[in-house]
Amino acid sequence: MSSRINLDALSKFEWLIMNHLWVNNKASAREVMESMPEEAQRAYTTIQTYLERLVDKGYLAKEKLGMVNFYSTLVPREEVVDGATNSFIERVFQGSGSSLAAYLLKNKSMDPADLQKIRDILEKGEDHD
Amino acid sequence: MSSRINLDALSKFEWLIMNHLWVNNKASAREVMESMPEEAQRAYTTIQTYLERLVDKGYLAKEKLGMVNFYSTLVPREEVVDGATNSFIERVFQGSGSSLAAYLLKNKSMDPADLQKIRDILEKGEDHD
DNA sequence: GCCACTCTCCTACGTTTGTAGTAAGTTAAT
DNA sequence: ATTAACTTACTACAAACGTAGGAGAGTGGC
Repeated sequence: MSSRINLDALSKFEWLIMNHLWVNNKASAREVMESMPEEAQRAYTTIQTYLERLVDKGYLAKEKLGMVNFYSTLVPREEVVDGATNSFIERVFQGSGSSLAAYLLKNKSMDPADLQKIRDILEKGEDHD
Repeated sequence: MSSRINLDALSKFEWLIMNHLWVNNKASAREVMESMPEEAQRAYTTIQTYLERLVDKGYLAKEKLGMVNFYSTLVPREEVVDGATNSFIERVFQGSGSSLAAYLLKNKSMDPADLQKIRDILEKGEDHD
């Protein structure tokens, strides 16, 4: 547990940005902007604003190289995913992770490979990549 | 698909309220208020505000009996859970429901009964309670 | 030297969310 | 009738979120 600032919830757009940064660590606003999918195209300064807010929230570090700011993640993705998942389970599935798991298996169709992966996890109790 | 208004996302508190209404359909503001868990105690008028907003958003119907308003759900829980889950999977697990399922099985400990239920779903492909 | 770019920093503004106060009407009890 | 308790309808206000414009500084040509 790393008791950062708050690690509350990220908004949809913030997730888009963070997801990019977790993969391509250290990116400029322009790079982030260009990585955004079609439906998420926004003004350059809008991206800047999101980035700044993520810095304020403690999710990103900002480093100026020359005249340009580069951003990189400060919080590991796993940690944020975990927090978000717990919070989601709490509100939507009354705190029962197994309900969510059951729900997914029943309602979200998965291809055989995925199903096999899941069976493996169940059998080996804990491991695989 | 019932193309209601928007069925976007509910906030944490809105979920608490809706969860109560989905179980105890038709409840007054006071009843909803009293059903809130310790940490979610709020002023009576705060509950009223949430309820009104949920009516505006199309999630609840309001019916006045005598002097008191009673609220009841307009959207089935499954539908909202589904929307919220899809949206969550989209942002956090890049659209892969199976990733989320795998994540849950690996990281959220479940008791044997839950695990068995999940195995059953996997085996029978679709059924159980 | 000046122009066109491109950045950063700062400001702004509408909407949604969280939270609640207040005025005015209803009712039960005295 | 008066009042205490409760309700609704309306208003409010701060923080967060979504979105972006403008001013001013650095730089690469020409």
